[in-house]
Amino acid sequence: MSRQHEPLRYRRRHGAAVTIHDVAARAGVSVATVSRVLNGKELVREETSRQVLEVAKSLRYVPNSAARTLSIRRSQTIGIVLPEVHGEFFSEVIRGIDLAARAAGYHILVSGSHSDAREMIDVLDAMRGRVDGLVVMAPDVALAPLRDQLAHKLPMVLLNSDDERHAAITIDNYGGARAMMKYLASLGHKRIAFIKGPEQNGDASERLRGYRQVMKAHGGSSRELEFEGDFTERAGFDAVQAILSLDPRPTAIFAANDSMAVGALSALAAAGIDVPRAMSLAGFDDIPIAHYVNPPLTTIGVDIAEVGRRAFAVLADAMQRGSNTRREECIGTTLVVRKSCAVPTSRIQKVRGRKKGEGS
Amino acid sequence: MSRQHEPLRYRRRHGAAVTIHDVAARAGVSVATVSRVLNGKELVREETSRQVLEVAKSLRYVPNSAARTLSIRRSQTIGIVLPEVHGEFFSEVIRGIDLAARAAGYHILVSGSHSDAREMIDVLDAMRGRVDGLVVMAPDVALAPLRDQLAHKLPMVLLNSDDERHAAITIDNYGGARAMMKYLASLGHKRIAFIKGPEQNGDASERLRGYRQVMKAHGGSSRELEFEGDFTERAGFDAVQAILSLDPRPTAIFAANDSMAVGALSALAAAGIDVPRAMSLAGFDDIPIAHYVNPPLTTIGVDIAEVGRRAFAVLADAMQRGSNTRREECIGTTLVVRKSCAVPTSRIQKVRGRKKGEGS
DNA sequence: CCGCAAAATGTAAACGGTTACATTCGGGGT
DNA sequence: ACCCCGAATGTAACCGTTTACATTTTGCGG
Repeated sequence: MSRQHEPLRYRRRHGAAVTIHDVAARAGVSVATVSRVLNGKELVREETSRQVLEVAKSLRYVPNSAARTLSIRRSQTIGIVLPEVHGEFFSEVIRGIDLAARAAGYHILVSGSHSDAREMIDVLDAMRGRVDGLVVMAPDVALAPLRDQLAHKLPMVLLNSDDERHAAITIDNYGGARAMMKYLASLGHKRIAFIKGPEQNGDASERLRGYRQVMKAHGGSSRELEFEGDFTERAGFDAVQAILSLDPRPTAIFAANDSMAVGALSALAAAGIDVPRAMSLAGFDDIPIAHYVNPPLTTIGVDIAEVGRRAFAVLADAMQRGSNTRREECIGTTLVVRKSCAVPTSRIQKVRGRKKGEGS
Repeated sequence: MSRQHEPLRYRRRHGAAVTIHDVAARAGVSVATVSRVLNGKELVREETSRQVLEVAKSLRYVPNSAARTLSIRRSQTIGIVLPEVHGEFFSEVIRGIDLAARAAGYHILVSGSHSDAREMIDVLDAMRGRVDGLVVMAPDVALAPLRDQLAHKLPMVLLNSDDERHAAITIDNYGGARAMMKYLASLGHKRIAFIKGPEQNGDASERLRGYRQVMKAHGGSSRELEFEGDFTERAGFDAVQAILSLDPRPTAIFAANDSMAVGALSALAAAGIDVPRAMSLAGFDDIPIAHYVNPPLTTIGVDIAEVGRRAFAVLADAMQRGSNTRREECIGTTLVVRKSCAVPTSRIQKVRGRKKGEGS
């Protein structure tokens, strides 16, 4: 038996942090009382409470959260897992969640840069016991393996992915794309080229769907106006080359995201084509740069911080109920009109002509 | 005595996660052995080890990190505290730290948006017991109270702030500013206006120091070329109004950061002044937008992710030694030449004149 | 002054790991 | 057969809280 080493309990080692026992001893009460005072829920005599609080403050006592977590099986922390932690989008999402989470007394444990599913699962597992819930944004390919491998049944909300078993927050890509298309149509555009996003990307396919829906509604549903793209500037640049060689040249280009629109803009400038006079151009996302390019880009804005906020709200609800229910929330978009779209030239002439005729 | 409620130990409640005890029981060994196998440091018979591993895997056992943290008094997590989690800069820093941290098996606990010192201290306290070390970027005003209030002696590294008691990672603002000034001087500029940053901001004052140093070296050290600013676009815009009213008009403007340079650019464009022909313009930071404005901005680039990486490296060292020593690391900068600076017109004439003279 | 319920406080068993020390096991050496 | 030794494994204390239940105090009616 190991009874020969003297009990270390209550003996403060040098440099060690002050514990609830220290406070209890100094205040002349039991640890239970201290705990009760600090958590404030139970009945404690006014005077005892005051005294304990005083001692705690003078000792600069801060409860050890690992112990607390272990004991109550709640960490007051949520995990955020993203494929990347890079760029405006993710930073905004994190900010949105952070704000909401801190207001509710939660901390956030962030992990980014996960290329494959395996890595992602490792991170998720490593979060076990550290977090009470998860906000996950999985690259689409990683989602399927995730479902099965997940060891824990933690409350979880998905961003921009869909799933039958969890809550999801998505962006209204379809509605946004339609809104932009309707705007372009209202200006008088009929031949509108579309630069697509990556094949398997969910956002991309919804935006494409919106484009097609409006094109079809206006009678011009051919696929020859759709061009490949992968959300990079380069892709936008390249797509323009192909678009310009079309014979009845389109009067407008709608890129599935702003980065490609920016790339397209350079290509257009290089080809000496005036935007918006000779060609209208639209993007999607309203990244900060959209504001600065010349001309400023007309695009679809998404309140990204709101995505984060809502994600937390839904997660908070799931954590409270301790269950994961399928549920989808869709964040709306706004049409941001700047200077890159105008009435097509052919139309201007027509309109002028008619007016002249009417006037004379 | 509370001996009448039957011992719950080892009884699995529905839905509860599998613990080390479950693994031990199933593998027919003690918890100590399981722990040894999993942590791999001590001697365990090959066969026992294999068997434990097998059971652990089949049970999908994942150790509870709160328990582990409590026991070994290390969380394998570092805290990151920033004044904001907004924008390219912070997201890059986080990314840099995250990458380095994960490679070393650490998690990151992030907290942003702390306007005042009080709030910051609360967060820092709340991290007690959750993290093994801290990377802190404090708004300058908050730094002093921080020093005294800090209850814990956690290893900590400061970003862009200085302190006698902790390690700090700073950006070579002075060197960067000098490099830009020398570049402008080499183009032939003598009257160079400077748009300053916020008074108490450390980065800002170092940049100003670099500006002054070069101005003095070239003989023109008057303060009439320095203008107030606060790092916002608005400030850059406003400063230009004042600059343009100067009588011998400056031939170049050096803004203490890119945002102000961008603001200045709009003002210049509005005033019909051609950049760079009639006025050269330079910034500092190389934010992504710098690349997109027209003309693209010549600026000083900072490898921000590197700041994060180095911060982690220094912190890792401090955590290993368990001590906080003053130590400063400076991250270098690069001159990024784009299109917003050119030889001043007066000089072009002179040069042409001389060349003509020589030629004839 | 007693008895008793309610209120306040104390005791110690969890929470799920790690690890110092104890114990057992399995050969060699004599 | 016995002793000794190192390797492998087991036992239980400990990390710092929370909290069920036990115990003590308090206030009050009789």
